[in-house]
Amino acid sequence: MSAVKESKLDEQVAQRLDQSGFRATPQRTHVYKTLTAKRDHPTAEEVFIRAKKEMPEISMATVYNCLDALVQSNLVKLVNHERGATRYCSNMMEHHHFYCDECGSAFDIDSAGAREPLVKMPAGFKPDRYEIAFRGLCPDCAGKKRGK
Amino acid sequence: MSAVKESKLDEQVAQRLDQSGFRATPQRTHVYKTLTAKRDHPTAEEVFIRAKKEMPEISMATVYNCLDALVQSNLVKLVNHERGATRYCSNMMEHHHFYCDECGSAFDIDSAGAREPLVKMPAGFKPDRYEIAFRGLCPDCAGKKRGK
DNA sequence: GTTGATGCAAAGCTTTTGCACACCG
DNA sequence: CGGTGTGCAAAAGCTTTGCATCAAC
Repeated sequence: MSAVKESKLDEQVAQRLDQSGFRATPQRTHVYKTLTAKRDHPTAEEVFIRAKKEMPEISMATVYNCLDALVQSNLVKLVNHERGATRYCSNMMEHHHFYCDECGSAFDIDSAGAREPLVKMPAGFKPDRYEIAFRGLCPDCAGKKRGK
Repeated sequence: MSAVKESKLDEQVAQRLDQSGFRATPQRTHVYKTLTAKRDHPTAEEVFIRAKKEMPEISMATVYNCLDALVQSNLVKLVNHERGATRYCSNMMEHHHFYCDECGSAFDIDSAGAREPLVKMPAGFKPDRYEIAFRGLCPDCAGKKRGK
């Protein structure tokens, strides 16, 4: 990763935050980077732990504040699919999620080339985006079940 | 329960619970009925409050236990879309959800006659169901925004 | 200076757990 | 009996809030 690319990313994040009425603080961009560094779906606490490695003075309250700001700026999505702490996802590319019934893991499913879902919307609703949650067995668990 | 004739619904619920290895207790069927009585997406606490009206001795822990059993028996779905308490939905007919960005309400969107979503699943995943979450403005909020 | 953000600690809300008792098989 | 479920209370987990301080506009 080059310094040039990084600053470009920073700029974009800053711009998005600004557009939504938030200041682009070091904490906010750092939380965003923490989230993008790994393609998983961490809880606020996991983000906090990771973020602290590079920014030891950051607090939990700030992580929540940052995540809120990032979600409202459409830089990060909530991905709750079961009880327990809210999870966050920084992959804003068009994609969906697959939740394994067996192990509970969440996977990103690319939606490139997918057809728009055809669902009749009742009058008056103005949808501007959608996300599909698939459920079933992930490759690992499907293998284990078959193996038995 | 008693030997008195149970309703057809009760029987079906009992059967589903049994199939999943749960006993069909009065609390479980009552929580299920409480949930089906109104077509909304209450939190566990809201379910508790409603359930207590007819069954004053029921406890919060039991409501959680019942909801768990119902979810595992596929009689009830979790519908989390924002931070805060988990919400539950007993409408298991094929349908999707619409979440309003403005007021945060969740609406059921009928999916009758909808086309299967066409998304390329990576090798090995065995999906058996899916749900689409739409986001945007509900009729009320869309109206107010236009009005301004 | 005014407003917004941070860090800390405390409070608040949501969910789970341990335990004694009751019930079903 | 043995195991499951319930109700209660306490604990644990997750998130928000109040406040003093600091930084940005």
